Amino acid sequence: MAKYDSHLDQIFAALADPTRRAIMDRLSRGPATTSELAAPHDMAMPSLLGHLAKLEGAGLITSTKSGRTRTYTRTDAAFMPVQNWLGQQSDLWTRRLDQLEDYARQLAKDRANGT
Amino acid sequence: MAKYDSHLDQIFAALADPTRRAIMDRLSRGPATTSELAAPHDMAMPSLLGHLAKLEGAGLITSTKSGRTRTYTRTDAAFMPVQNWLGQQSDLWTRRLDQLEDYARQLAKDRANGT
DNA sequence: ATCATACTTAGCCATTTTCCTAAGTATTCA
DNA sequence: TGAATACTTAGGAAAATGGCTAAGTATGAT
Repeated sequence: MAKYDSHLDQIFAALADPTRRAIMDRLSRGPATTSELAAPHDMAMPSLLGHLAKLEGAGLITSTKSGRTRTYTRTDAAFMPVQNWLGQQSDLWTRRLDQLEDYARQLAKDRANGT
Repeated sequence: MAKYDSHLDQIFAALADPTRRAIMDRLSRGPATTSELAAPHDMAMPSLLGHLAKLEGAGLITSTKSGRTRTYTRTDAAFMPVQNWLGQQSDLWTRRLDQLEDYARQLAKDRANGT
């Protein structure tokens, strides 16, 4: 039933799990091996491997094997499809910029008032 | 086995389905009744209702019933949790601004060189 | 050559998801 | 009142998901 944007399906599904978000979290601070990624999670290796496979399938991470260890890296611009969808949805970028602008304006006003 | 059901889990899971994203799409252009939302989808009513329930459960939409029709509306700032998570993940905003800056710098350089 | 390490593969099981049909409730219309 | 409309509820089948154990493969260390 994946009508046409199955890539978005995969990305959102991949991110819908706390273990997998924790892995993305870890990888956003640099590459790591399978064991390093597994360590914080009280989970059998094959289970964790399944999560890694899902993230890789969604294009959020990539891996290369060197010797007997496999190293995972966050894909560049991994979340762009999500950002784009969110942008189309609600013009969130604009909205957020507007909010920043409002906030800056308020700060300026406060400073002028010496508050 | 959802360890602890976070709001983000629900939101991402809700968005991992094309039918539900299409519904969000429709609602981003204004409120609609159950039937109006169902119309474009070749799907039995109970199935579509399930999707709506999931979106509502994730806090992305709300509904009110008047007479025998129920009207759905997009929640304000529905995607903020997602946007926040993405921001923490990779400082995407910063990164995107940096890219823009790099691009602008390159343009300026090219212009200086008359290329 | 042997053994430990670091994954991998295979297969099973419980739960959740996503769809369905059939039947029920509440409003509105004639 | 009776019929049509607009959901709702109940329940069930097929497939996907997320976990496990057990056993296998490739590489590095001794």
